[in-house]
Amino acid sequence: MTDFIDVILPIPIQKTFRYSVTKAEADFLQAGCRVAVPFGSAKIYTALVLKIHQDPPTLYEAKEIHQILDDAPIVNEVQLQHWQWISNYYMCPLGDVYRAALPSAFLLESETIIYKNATFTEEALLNDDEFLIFEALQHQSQLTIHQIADILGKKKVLPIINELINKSAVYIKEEIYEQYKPKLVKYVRLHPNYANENSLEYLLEVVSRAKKQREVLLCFFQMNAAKKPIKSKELELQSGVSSAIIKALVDKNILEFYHVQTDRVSYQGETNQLKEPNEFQEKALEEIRESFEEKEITLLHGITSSGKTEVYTKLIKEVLAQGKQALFLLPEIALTTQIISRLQNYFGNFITVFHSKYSMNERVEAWNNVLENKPKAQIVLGARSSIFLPFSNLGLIVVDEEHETSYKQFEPSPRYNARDAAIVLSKMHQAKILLGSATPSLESYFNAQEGKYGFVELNRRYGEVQLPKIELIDIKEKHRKREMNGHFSDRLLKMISEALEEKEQVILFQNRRGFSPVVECKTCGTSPQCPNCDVSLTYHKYKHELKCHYCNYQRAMPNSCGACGSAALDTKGFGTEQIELELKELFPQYTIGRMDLDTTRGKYGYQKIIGAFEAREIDVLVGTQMLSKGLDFDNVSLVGILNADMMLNFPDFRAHERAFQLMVQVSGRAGRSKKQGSVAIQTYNPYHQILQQVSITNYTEMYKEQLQDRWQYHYPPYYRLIKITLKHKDYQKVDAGIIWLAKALQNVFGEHVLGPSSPAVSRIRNQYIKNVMIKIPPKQSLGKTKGHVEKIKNTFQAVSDFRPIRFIIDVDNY
DNA sequence: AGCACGCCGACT
DNA sequence: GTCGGCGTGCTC
Repeated sequence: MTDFIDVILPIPIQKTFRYSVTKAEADFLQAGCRVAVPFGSAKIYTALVLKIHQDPPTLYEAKEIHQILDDAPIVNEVQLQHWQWISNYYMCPLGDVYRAALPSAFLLESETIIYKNATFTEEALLNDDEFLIFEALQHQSQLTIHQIADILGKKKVLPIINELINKSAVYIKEEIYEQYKPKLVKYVRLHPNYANENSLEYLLEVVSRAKKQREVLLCFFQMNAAKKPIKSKELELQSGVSSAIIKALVDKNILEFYHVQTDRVSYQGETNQLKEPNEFQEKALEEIRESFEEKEITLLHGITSSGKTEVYTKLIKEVLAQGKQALFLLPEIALTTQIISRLQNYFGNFITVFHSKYSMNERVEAWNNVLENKPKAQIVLGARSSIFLPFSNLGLIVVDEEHETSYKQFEPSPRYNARDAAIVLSKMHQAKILLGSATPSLESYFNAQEGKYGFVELNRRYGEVQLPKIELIDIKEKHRKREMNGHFSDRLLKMISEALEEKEQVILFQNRRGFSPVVECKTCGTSPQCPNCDVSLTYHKYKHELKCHYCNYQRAMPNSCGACGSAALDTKGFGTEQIELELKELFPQYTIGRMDLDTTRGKYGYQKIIGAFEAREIDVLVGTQMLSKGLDFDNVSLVGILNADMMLNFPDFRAHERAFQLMVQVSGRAGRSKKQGSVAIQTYNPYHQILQQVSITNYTEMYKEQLQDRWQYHYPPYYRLIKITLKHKDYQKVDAGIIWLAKALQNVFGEHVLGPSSPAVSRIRNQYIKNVMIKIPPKQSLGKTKGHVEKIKNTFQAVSDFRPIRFIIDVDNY
């Protein structure tokens, strides 16, 4: 009698698959275990067991599984439920969630390996290509499909391999590799023969003629006195000999090696006492505790520099004391050494860090530590993907910088928002969740106002530092009066000089990288465009290159116009690079640094620049929005925003909210220690509402006004949004598709369909892009709406002309 | 998603 | 003539 299992596969198919297992396998397996299964003609995938049962499939013959990969579940029931929620809510296949959730090392895929058949001799039977492969196999015992394609310089190699198999010249095997390699540390100890302590003299006698070996032994006994395990590396260092000498002693059976599996990441530093909260933090804590009595979700609105981290740490400590786990979510860019080391300082080895710059092996270790509920996994500090870790016993989730858009994943599917998914996760664990921000998102603030979330405010800066003084500078006026020097007004320059003279540091913000976003011919007015995307190329001066910021296309800056040959090329607009250059000319005696995507490449990119700025090796730091995320510099007294208008004129219903958040966050970098800092905002339009609100950091005012707009124009938090994007390399196809789609949607949702529309950049990497948006009124059922959308999608894809169009659904696309 | 199968244009 | 392009259908 055979049993059956239903599994998820890491492929975007909205289906589970059923395989047959033996009775013994069924008894052994549990939901959440991985099994390797054959899929399609040859592939082997890593599937995840959902259910074990006795129902044979009726319409097909279930295949047998290939192999069991785990002897205990690596995914728990709560996670499976949570994945299911993500899949339903964000309208994506469960397989996508599965793929996103597990560290890639857990998702083994098979690779076809070709071997030579040793008994084959009739080489005459082979044609040229076949012989080439056979030849290659004489030198190399095995080949992959890729290698064969390389050898032959062809793309279609499978028919050739099949023919070789037919002629019994080769055979193939599907190999799966365990990708995770535990890190083993080599230790040395005395060989058991000499375990008795008095053997020192005897041993020294044995090696009396080998001077180096003697030294090593002496050193070893010295170290051994401490009764601690001795690392081979350590012994090497202490005795100052090469590893060969130690090896020699091992060969003589005097010492022996042994290995211990260790974690790649562990905290070595000291742990310190928690900073005592001040009275305001204490009060906020008390209010949060009270709020948690009746509400699972609480929003903490704490102005910049009010010491939210201390509040979080205190709460985390309490949860730990109850024997529960805590998850601390941060936006990716805020996960710098600054905050990590601060928390490690408090919690020492109770913290596991998890973010995208971690290697595959480091992630597997983090996963296993959480799965086994190890002491060091009691607190997880991580970016959005850490909501997928196998928590079994969550007591608290903290979402810091709750408003951050980087919590939303846009590409690839699942297009989830980690803040919202965390709220659902906390419910499933019956845990509490604290959302924190100095500039909460409108949705969260709204939920708090409506009483759906608890609400606590912290509006005193730590150590009574005053909020920075914010000054709006009208550059239209300054231009008229000829008081501009490049992109700097005389006022801003004066402020910079003053700060620098006081030996204070300055941050300048310009939300655009490169030198200038447009190069224009003065004669004919054309500007170089990206060949793959619908954007003009950005000029990067330091490399003398034109670059596309969407597809990374780059080419040398031409000397003359490509259209008319005129040599009069002009640059329009400006980015961080240009500001950096202008500054270097204006302030030659100071060091200018730049922080943007171009200067922070690589694993330690940020660290280097932030470190240099902290060490005050850089006087002025120019950067993009990266600067606004959770960085604390105590010597910055001035923050300058070079052009606020760009952010305000963005065509998005959240542009104003975003601009407010960004500017307030950037401003918050100023004056974090004793002295009051200042902020200068250059703009063509100083009377803009948002700028007025920023200038007095009036969140409530901004909130009220924006909420009004949202109500009037039917946007969140009142209405919900689902965005559908179509992509294809043929413009006609996308256009026809989107028109059909918009009609179909209008038939069901009427006026609540927005579009079709083209995005600001309507072609990226040679794919044309079109959008439609569905607005869901407050009382309309989300489930039913999604059902309709799903149905329309299926009908759409049944039209053969539309099938090749990529169909992307983004729920809550903001 | 990957892969086979089948149909079509364009090269040695 | 075959190679490689891509549309179609299917995967337990």
